[in-house]
Amino acid sequence: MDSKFTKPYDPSQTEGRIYERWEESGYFDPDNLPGERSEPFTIVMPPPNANGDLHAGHALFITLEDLFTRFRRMQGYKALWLPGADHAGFETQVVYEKKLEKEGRSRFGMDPKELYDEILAFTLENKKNMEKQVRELGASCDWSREKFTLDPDVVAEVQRTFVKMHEDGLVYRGKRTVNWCPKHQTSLSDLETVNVEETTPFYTFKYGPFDIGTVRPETKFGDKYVVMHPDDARYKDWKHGQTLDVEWINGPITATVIKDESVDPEFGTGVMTITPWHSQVDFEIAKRHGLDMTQIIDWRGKLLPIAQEFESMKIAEARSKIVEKLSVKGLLVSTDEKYQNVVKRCYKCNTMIEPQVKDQWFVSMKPLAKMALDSVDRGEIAFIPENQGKVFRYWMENTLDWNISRQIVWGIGIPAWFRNRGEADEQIVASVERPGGDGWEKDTDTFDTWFSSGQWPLLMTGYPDGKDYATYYPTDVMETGHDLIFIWVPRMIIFGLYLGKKAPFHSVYLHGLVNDAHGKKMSKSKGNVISPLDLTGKYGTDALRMSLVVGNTPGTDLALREDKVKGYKHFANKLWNIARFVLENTEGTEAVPTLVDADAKLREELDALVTDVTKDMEEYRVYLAAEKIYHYVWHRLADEILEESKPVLAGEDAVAKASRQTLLLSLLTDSVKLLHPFMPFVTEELWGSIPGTEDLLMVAPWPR
RNA sequence: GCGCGGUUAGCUCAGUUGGUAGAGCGCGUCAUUGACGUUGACGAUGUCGGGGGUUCGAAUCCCUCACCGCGCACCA
Repeated sequence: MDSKFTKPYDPSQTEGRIYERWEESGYFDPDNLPGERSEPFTIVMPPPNANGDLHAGHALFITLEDLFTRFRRMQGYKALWLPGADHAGFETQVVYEKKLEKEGRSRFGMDPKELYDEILAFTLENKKNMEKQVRELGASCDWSREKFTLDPDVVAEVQRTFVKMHEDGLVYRGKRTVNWCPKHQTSLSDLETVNVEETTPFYTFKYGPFDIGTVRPETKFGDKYVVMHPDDARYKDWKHGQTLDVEWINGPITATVIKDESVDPEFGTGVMTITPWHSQVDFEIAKRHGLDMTQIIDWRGKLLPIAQEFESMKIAEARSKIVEKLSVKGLLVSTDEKYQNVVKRCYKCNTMIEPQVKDQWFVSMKPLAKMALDSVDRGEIAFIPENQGKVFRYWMENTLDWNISRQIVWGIGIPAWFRNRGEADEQIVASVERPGGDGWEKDTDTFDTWFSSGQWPLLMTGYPDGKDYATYYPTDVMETGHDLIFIWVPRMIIFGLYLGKKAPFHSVYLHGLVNDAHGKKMSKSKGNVISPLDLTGKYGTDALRMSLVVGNTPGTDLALREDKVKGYKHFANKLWNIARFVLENTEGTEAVPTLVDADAKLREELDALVTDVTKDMEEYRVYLAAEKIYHYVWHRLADEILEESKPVLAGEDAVAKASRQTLLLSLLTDSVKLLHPFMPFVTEELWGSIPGTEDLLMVAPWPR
């Protein structure tokens, strides 16, 4: 009998040691796994951002992916879980800018190379921290195949993809409205902005014979087009293209009448003026009619010289002054103070987004989205839960072209070159190498981080000619948060189909958010953030893992309660004591070849559970599988079978006793196996004490 | 505005193809020096959000309403 059983189970004395044994065994690498294995099982880890500590959401995905992997490894697959780390472009740059701010520094004015190197050092330091924490959670991923999104081979491949897409006409340079964050000095995708409903005064001004409404008087300096619906009877006497002189903010101007169907006659007076440079809708109208576009607000959010006396003023300051001036001129008709308006803000700093027209690189999404939809229609990708497929579909059917340029240094450089930039004879070349001839200037923009992470399943498996690519691509399951269903998942599918000619995974498992004990979203400002590492320190990693899995259906948010974690710590100890009892009572005994009838029945009962649970695992109902095993072990094996075994073990009937001893040892062995994917540490520790076991539990065959 | 969820025991949630309602925690009573007090046994609490329909039978399928949550959105 092992002396370790004298104390309650102590995770802190076990986990580090066990993880080292796993790592030293080499079994995280499928090439080293024992036995004949032909069928691969592959998961690509969503690369955590290398810019801070792991949070509860990371703990959830690591638990799920680890248990999928461990299950398949025990089933005899060439199980491979590929870890990575994401430089997380804008996200990390924002984190780093905050750090600079605290030190009284700013990225503006810094040498780009110097800034890049500083962020790189910061990220690499965090990457080490992140990897350590992933290990602490028991992740059986193959560290020898780890990749970072800024590894040279990754960067090179991502850049090649851009050039290829440009050659195929799927990437274009376009002058378009972008979401500009005046604080961060970069454009953002729609997904990097938040729409906030606000109460903003709605002004109605006299514009010649018309009344026009606006919430943004500060953009109105350049408005020289007045637009109405072509069928609006009230304005039928005004002809498209007709001009008129109107008195405006800084004096008289000549306005032109434009008829456009996008104007809603029901809204306000049915007439509006447009500011194409600072509004997406207005831009579209201007483009349709070939109208002039003038920039009114600069990149810092201040008014340009066109505003005359208001030049250099910040928007917030200028707005009321402009209204005042128009009011004095008798041009203010009315003010609705209670107007509900949706305002776009930067998702990181909450600064009001200023639409600006800018030359950027765009991906043509229509043909790519169609490819993705067709693949899903052919049944090549299953969504778990199924309803997430609807969300995916909605998104793919309504996708807009994707702006992939970011004006930040922290990222993969866009391989494009300009000659005579900004001139009439501007030349642009997409190429990794500098084009021949003089005067080429490199694009200083970097890719949106999703441009590289979208290619992650390909890059991780060594696309296009790495040694693993043929074996491990396409992968089996992509497990990630349901909040990424339209941010990341579609991009991986698109790149997978476009470059790899196959959908990058067969299934998408989408977990919900991990919320606090009352189901409220965790946030630093609310102070309800639960750190997974605090919990594992207190109750053990196995306990945290169980509490994240049991009853946690995919797609549904989870309330993480400390008492639940505590409950599974008790369970780990229960298992510990079950093992202790069984091992004490079977020490030195030989297994008998046949069980007495009563024992055979108990053995069959567990066999039935194995069948049931295996099916659940294969169909990703791990939340049910975990609960069933838990129930069996505690309330059937311990409460009933062990209790009724006591008289048998103490009794005179040697045949019954030997049969029961054989039974108990086999029930324990299989219970420990079944629990291993969920509670890898305590089960591996027990495995070493069960007689007749060889090698590590992590490679023991799954019971049948 | 559009979309997606949810509504089941005091709390947090399961309930896979329709077959007499479940778990954990909490609560109550009792037991136990036991493999384990990080224990065990027993127990109480539910018109499964409202209404309608399909069915021999509905928490489960269909329709509808209400409320809560989340996401998306270029109405000036």
